[in-house]
Amino acid sequence: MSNPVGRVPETTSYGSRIGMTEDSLSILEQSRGCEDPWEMGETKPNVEALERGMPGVYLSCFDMLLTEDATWLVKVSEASSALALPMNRVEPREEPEQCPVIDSQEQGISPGLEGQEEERSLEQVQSMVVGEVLKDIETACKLLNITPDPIEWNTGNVQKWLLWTEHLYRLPHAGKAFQELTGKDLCAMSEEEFRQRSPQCGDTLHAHLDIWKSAAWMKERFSIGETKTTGSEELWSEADSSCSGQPIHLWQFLRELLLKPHNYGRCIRWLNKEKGIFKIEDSAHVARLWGQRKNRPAMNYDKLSRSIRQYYKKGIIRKPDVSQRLVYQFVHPV
DNA sequence: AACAAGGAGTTTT
DNA sequence: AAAACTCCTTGTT
Repeated sequence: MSNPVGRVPETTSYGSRIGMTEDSLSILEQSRGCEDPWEMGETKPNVEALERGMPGVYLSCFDMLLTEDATWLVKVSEASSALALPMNRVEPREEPEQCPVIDSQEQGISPGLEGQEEERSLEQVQSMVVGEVLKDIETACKLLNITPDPIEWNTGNVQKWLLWTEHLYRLPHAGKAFQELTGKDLCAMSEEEFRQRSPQCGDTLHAHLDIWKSAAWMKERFSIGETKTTGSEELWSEADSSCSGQPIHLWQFLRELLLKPHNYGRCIRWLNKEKGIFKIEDSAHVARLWGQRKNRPAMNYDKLSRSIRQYYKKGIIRKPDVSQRLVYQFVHPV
């Protein structure tokens, strides 16, 4: 009944959207319904567990981090649970929260709101896991002198990556089976094709390539999406209304969510950021978040949307020219 | 059933 | 007093 994540959208509409490959679409069906094994009491991810390759842990979490399209990972979670894969080998871990993405609404926590707390620690876990993965990839790229995006690899890069991955996870050598393949070729290959070339570890390699692919995808999406020239710091400070004394307004809150697609991309996202058009993907979830923020347990989308409608005549939010369900538009986009 | 648009009274800050 | 909250009616997708 009670699921630890607090939100497992049953919607099947994910995926028929933006840049999904056919492959990832085909995997989509299996993507939902993986349990979330984190214990929410903890604020830190259990790195040891990750390193020992606790089945399913790492990737089902990773899956939640991605906004919508990157469903390759789910497939991966099966593959990787089969053979315990260690993560984070590359360097000692001593960095608790360097990730700017984490969360910024720590100001107005009224005690007694476990749900809120829960939601936040989940975000932190998510952000940290993603941060770790991205960092590991970055490190590997530096060492190997290759780009993070597999699609750009030439045959030499592919061989380097193979060697690296084999070494990292103590796999038998399979480089030969993948000779003369470019990164592009590699990315186009199914898990089955991987297995054909390397029966022993094709699935593992395919799984790891998927991680790289999703990392590259996220990187690209988040960097063009919101970081124009800014690094990433004042992005939050400006957008974060938790530090500005007065009670937060609904439109501000919505903006906050929209600025953190890695945390909330599943329940609210931009359709057109320039025009300020956004879509609420999971109305119940957004309403719950709003209720938590305002300490209104009885909040629902019916009431939330009524408040949004009050913005119509105030000229803060309106319906877009072509009215669509659950789609609104900021009158003054930033 | 879920969303949309508003009216109208109440509550919170 | 402003801004939401709440409840409700009517109409649409």
